[in-house]
Amino acid sequence: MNADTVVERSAPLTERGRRTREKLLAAARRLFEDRGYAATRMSDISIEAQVSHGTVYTWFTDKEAVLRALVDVIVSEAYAALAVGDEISDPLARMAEANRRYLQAYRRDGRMLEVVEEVAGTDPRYREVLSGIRRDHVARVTREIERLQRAGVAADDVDPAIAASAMVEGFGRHWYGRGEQDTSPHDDATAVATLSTIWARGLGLRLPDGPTA
Amino acid sequence: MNADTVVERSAPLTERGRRTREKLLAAARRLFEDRGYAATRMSDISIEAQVSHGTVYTWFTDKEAVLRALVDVIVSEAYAALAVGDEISDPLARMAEANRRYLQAYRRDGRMLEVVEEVAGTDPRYREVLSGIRRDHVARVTREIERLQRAGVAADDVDPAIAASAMVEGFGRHWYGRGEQDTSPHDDATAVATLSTIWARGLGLRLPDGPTA
Amino acid sequence: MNADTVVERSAPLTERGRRTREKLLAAARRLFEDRGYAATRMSDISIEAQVSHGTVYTWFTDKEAVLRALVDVIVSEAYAALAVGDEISDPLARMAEANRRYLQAYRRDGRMLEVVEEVAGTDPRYREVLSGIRRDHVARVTREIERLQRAGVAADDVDPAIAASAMVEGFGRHWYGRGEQDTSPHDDATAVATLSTIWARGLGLRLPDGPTA
Amino acid sequence: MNADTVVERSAPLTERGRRTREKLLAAARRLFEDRGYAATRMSDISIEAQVSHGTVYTWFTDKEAVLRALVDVIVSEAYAALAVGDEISDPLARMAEANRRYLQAYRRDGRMLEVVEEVAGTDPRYREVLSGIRRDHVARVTREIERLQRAGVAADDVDPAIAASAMVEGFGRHWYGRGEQDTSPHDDATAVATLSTIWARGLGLRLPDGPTA
DNA sequence: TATGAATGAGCCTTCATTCAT
DNA sequence: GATGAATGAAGGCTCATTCAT
Repeated sequence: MNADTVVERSAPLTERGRRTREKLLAAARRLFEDRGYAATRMSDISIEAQVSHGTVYTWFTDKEAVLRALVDVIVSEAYAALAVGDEISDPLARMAEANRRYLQAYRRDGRMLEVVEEVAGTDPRYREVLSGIRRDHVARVTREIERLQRAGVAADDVDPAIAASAMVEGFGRHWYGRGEQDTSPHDDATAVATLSTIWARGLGLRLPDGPTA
Repeated sequence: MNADTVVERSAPLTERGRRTREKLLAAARRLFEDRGYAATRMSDISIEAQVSHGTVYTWFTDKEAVLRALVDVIVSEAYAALAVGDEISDPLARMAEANRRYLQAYRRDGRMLEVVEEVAGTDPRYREVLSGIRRDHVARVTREIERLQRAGVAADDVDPAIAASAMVEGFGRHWYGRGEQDTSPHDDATAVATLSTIWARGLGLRLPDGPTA
Repeated sequence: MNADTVVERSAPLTERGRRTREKLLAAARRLFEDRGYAATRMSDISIEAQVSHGTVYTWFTDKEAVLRALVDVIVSEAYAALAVGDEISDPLARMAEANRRYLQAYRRDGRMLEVVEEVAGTDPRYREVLSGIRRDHVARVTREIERLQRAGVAADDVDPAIAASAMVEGFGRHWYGRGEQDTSPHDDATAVATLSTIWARGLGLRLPDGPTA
Repeated sequence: MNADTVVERSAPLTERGRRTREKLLAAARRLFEDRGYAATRMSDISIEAQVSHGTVYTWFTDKEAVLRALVDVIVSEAYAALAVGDEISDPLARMAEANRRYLQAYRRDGRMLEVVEEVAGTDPRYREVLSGIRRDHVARVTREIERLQRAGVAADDVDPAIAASAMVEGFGRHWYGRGEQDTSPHDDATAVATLSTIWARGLGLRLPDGPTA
């Protein structure tokens, strides 16, 4: 979200300015989360932050710049939060930790991500933000699965990328989401088979020739 | 989406009227899917349908009525499509069939569901539409899992509701989505544990003392 | 002023629409001439034309489009009006005719040209409009002078381009400019006669019974 | 421009204050000339002068006061510069000198005069400023012509006022107007000579070796 | 004096909806 | 039924001016 062409207002030079900017961001986030982006008026933000109408424009060039500032924070938080370090080595523990963080991130930023999705419907730049987060996370999980397979711990009849995709966010959503279609490397049949296997196993089904038999 | 208080325009009386209404719906769906709800103007719809601006209002009371008509179709389709009949008895086959239908439904209506989500950001009625679809589907999957457990086919250390939730749509998304929080019947720790178990098994991890050993 | 990139509203399809558009243009011209471009609000135009606020935007994309439409008319009128045909052959008569037309054009469009100049201060496209008109007219006068010189009628120690430049402007501008009219002590005929005499002599025309004979 | 009712900020009391005020005036002139009055923001002026936004108001009550200060300088300069003293007695030489000064004044202040014209479109007080300069200059030229006629040097069938009017404007305006400079194919001396010749002849001066001799 | 921030009136523009034909 | 035009509430943004430090 830091296109070079975007001109931002300069940063506050005084403590008072910094506080006002923060108040505005907090107010905007509250309102965006509550009513969504489009339904939030600039004047709502100024009222919620208890400043005058024009003051919003002292710190942000336009409405979108407010969102951009919020998204920048969320994105960098997300990237930081989702990386599981090497201090945990046990595979199951790593997975548990990843799950824990994922839920945590969702609790904190889930609503804002929905807001981003709202805007992404119109603005491809935000589509890219979401794709980026997801792509990054899927790649991370994919690598993790591959590692497990190489170590002989995980069954190797599972496609790492599909499994990762399914785990990250329900698969279907992005598999057929706008703009992802073309880059999806797998056909439906493979997807269905892979998902079915994962879920069957996940439920601990005692299948005749399953790897857990 | 059929609140009794909503007054709809009368159904088309002539063949010509029916065709116009269909053209408008098709045009609206195309545009909603392409640009989202808010970004689609009533005049865009009329242009896309090659009728005059005023004609949209001959068939729909307002913009939301256009969406409502589209959503009604999608919802009933979804409910119909996702119910797996009794003709398939093998558990794995049933699951594969359910997955197949789920992906199929997403392919057909995924973009429109995103549009509904966009509107749901402002209008609780559409929030309810989405919750309804999801709730219905999760309930179905939950019942299925419970049945497997009762039959001794599925491991019974898995919470059917959480598992179903995880399977339906990536879990995190709706677990912490707006308005769902209060009704979530489980705490985080349980959720993390359940998900971790499912996924570990799903990948076929050979755990020393796992429940499938 | 017809940059290809500029998207105009489509032309009115009904008589009523045509009339409204005309009313708006007339109202806008009156106001622009009276208060200038910047000082005229879009709402002023709608009020002056006795239509609602939004109706201005039914016929013009934005405020500048209103000006553009007016300027287009003026420019084409100017180009048409200033060309003296071949039906007049006597040099002095031609010059008198050119002066007459020039003054006439100024009386009709002088105030609007000042408005264009106001906008030209900010927008180079209008700078170009003015330069274009002037350049065209100077070129025409220059050619006329050169013809006279070649015919041995005009003194050839006069630079045709400079002379033309000096002759084109001057006079008309303030003669019919805003607020000067009332204090102008002379009628048109006198003005034309005087200018013609001055310029004829300035070019060194050897007139049969001129005061210098 | 020195209406007694206008309350101006007090004159700078310190050397530092004087310098700030000068910097602001210089900056304002640069910007006005470059973009015009309306398009120049008070904040632009402060930035160009490298002071804080509020400082402009330390020295000028409002935006118009900045323009007024600049105009006052230009006007007094103009009145001073255009008066040809008695030290030149030869008619042609006087006229050449007047032309020279006129062009010179235009080179220095032409752009600012255009800016004044921009404002004059809205504010009659500036209309009066321009009229004043012009009226004064025309009166001067008129007197000069009348003197020549009384002396029997100039033809007396020329209306002095009209002739003066025609002579004052014209040329200079575009010769040194924005953006024309580079394309002007002639140097000042040639321009002056040509104009002088034209006008001398136009007045019917009986020059020793003129074409009318 | 100078500074950086805050203020708010004012204006342009959009677009769902209504209307006359 | 369909059409093209008219309506007007609503909201984003600008910028001259004021204020507290």
